[in-house]
Amino acid sequence: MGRPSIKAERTAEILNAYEQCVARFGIEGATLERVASQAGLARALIRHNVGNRDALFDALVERFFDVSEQRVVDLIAALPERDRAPVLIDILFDVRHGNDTHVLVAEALIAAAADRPALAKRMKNWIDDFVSAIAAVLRHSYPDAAQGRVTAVATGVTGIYFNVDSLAMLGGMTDLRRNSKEAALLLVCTLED
Amino acid sequence: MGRPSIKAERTAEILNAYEQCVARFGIEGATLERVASQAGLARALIRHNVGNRDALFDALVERFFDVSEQRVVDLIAALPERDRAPVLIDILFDVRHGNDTHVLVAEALIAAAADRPALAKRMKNWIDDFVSAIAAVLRHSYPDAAQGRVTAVATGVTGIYFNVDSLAMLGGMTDLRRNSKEAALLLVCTLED
DNA sequence: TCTTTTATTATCAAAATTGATAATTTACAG
DNA sequence: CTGTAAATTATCAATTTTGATAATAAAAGA
Repeated sequence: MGRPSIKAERTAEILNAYEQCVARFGIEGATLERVASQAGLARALIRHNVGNRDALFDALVERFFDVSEQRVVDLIAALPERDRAPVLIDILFDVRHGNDTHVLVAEALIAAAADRPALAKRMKNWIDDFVSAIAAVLRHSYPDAAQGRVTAVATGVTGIYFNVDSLAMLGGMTDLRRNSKEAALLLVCTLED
Repeated sequence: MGRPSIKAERTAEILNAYEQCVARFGIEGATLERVASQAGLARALIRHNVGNRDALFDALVERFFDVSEQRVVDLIAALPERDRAPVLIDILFDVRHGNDTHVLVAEALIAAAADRPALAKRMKNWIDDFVSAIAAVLRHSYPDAAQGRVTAVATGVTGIYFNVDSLAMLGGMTDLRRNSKEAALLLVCTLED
């Protein structure tokens, strides 16, 4: 009985708006006013649905890791049985990821980790896990390649990918994206020898 | 006559502190209070030496481009006559650049460029110029390589380098730095064919 | 010492941000 | 229609941040 709750949807909307603000203004610059404005909601609704500033931050962090884990799972699942490496690069440097704030949020969290040791450890693991996932895909395509080289290539591909997403906010970065993708492919091809 | 002015030194100190805060908190999160605290000066001295918030931002932007240009000049000047490419990678991924905030400031400026079209254009040019400088070095070492491939490799090296500096704030990223450097070298070696 | 110029400090008001609570409206069940 | 639980709105005080000006202290030269 009573009015149906929409807390789940509202929370998602608020966290989406918060992510946009974090990507644009950073953690400390993402004020509740800006988040409310971005979400098109009254500021009091942020408190009603999520809580205060710290609660909002904590919710963002938890959702970030959940979403990140799911994205990696989906990414791997989208790969074919054969020729996984080039398809991986296709997906990573697809223009559809153009407006994606995930990497920007990650960088904001890394900055905020400066005085949050526990978060710093989680972000380090997050990077390691991502590189490891890329490395696993590469190992599948190049089972004879040396481990050290696979790790290096996976790190390089990850770096190029993160960088593209970092700079994507500028807009009109099609050349950079194309050249980055070509570089990633060249790097992967060094595992063929 | 009169008390000697130290505005130049104070301005440099303030901009240094501002850069640290921008790298950690972003443009909007770098409050005058934080900058003053970081600089160990009274907030009023920021106003006295540089001006208000907008003036501080403008001063940072101008110094950023000046320093950036000089750094590229110094980087090129530090290269030997032969084997420039590997030395370039050595310098780019040297651990001494560990506490360098230059790339972090660049990313903060890119974020702030979202509602500053003129700055967005300058940042795009900044990226292009950096990639072009790397490409020029690579062309010197590999004069027979195809232009498109040189551009791609230069873009990739730049991306890997930017990424390392982005994540360096986490600390203890020696593995990432080493693997990134190895990846950059592998990528450069694809120009040998 | 006196004057001049600048650095530094001391305050103040305005604006922005946050945390919190009360009042009101809305949607559904019975 | 009525009760109820939740959404939404309306306010308020406390804190932070900013912009600005006045007052004071310090360092040089004459």
